Amino acid sequence: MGAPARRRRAPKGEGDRLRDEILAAAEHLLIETGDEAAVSIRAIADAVGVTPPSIYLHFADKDELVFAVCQLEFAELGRRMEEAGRGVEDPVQALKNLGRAYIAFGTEHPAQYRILLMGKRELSREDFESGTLPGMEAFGQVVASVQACMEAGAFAPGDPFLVAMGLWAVVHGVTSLRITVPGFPLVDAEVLIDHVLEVQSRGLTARDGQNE
Amino acid sequence: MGAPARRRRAPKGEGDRLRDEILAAAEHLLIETGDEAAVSIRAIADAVGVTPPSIYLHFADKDELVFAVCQLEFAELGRRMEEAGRGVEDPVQALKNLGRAYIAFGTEHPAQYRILLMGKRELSREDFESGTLPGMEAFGQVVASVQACMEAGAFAPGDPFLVAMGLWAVVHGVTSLRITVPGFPLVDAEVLIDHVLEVQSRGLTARDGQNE
DNA sequence: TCCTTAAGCTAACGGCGATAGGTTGTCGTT
DNA sequence: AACGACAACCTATCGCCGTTAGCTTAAGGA
Repeated sequence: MGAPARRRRAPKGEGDRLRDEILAAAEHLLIETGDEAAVSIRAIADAVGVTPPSIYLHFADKDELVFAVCQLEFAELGRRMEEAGRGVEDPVQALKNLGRAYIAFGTEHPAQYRILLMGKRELSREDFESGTLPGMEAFGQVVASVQACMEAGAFAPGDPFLVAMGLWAVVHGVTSLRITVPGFPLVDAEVLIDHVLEVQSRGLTARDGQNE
Repeated sequence: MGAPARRRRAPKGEGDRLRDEILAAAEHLLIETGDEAAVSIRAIADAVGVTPPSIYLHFADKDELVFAVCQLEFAELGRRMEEAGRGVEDPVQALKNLGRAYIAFGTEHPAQYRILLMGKRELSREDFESGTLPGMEAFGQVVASVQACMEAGAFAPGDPFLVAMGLWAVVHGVTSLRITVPGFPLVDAEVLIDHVLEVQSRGLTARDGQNE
């Protein structure tokens, strides 16, 4: 692998073509190696067949590039969750399916999950609220699903937003521990996931009090 | 700040004295800046008044150093949790207190929590089981506390280890989201924590079935 | 006094993200 | 067909990083 494989310069109006090639190369590198550290500006440039400074024609810095890559992949999270909940008539079961889909997706994309949801990138409050984070579109699904559970009388009445936030924390906890701690959990993952979701649904079930 | 402030060479038998100074300097840097990236070998060496290679007389590499720093601080987690649960006669309340203490500690030491529990450092399964991780001593407390809840009839019978694992995921989820997402949760943190712990305890309460 | 050896240093390597400023190919204009 | 402008990309370099090989110096016993 000595040949530099120089890339042909893009025609005049289509400088942005390089942008897509960069994103593709970075994504490939990230998935291949599973390590953000291996995705260096130099390695990306090399893969594309271009010199490092050219990257900066399209991205302000490395963080922006990596973030863009993860955003692209995370667009699928919303779809996966939507699919998981669609057509399930029992609202509680539908909600559980959302959680299962979330955990599965995160586990299947550990490097990206790490960068987006466990990284140093300071997620601004705006990102969080305005749905710049693709994951936050999915959060809306959870809120709606919780509300459906409450309206069906399956869950005790309460603030769906608060409940959804709690659920997010739970599935994120499972996902992120699975990513960080090898061999977590020491029991079968599916068993833990079933258990956790079951505890959540029992804890939220309409009974005596309400979910304040 | 021009003076290099050279450190005096340690007497013959006490070369390990430098080790402690390095750990102290690294800890100070980490807390001061809150950023692992700012804790460079060079910065540490500079703070101690020594040259970078001297660090390697006491630590194999940077990871080992940083890990050692975090371990030192995390030794307190066990104490804090122990203290939080001690003398509380209601076992469920005691368990909740453990969770609260965990979240509080993690939130107060974000940089360290990030490195130990959200970092790339591949926690070996041995670390996890043998309690090399100081946090795992704390995990034992949780298992015992869960068992107490079951024996008191407050929780449905089941596998305390599984239940404790689920609880860990929950408190870790809250902690790590608080660290990663600024302004999380969009509701008051205490409200969310109360909610989450309440849902857990309700979901685990002895009622019809058991916690399989 | 001298000699061993622990304790720490100097110099350097390769890799990183990023920037300043030059080159070259493409395209509309004449 | 020749030209000039500008987009697209490159060369050279800076300052940082972790890490290593090999040298120096001071401490302490003989």
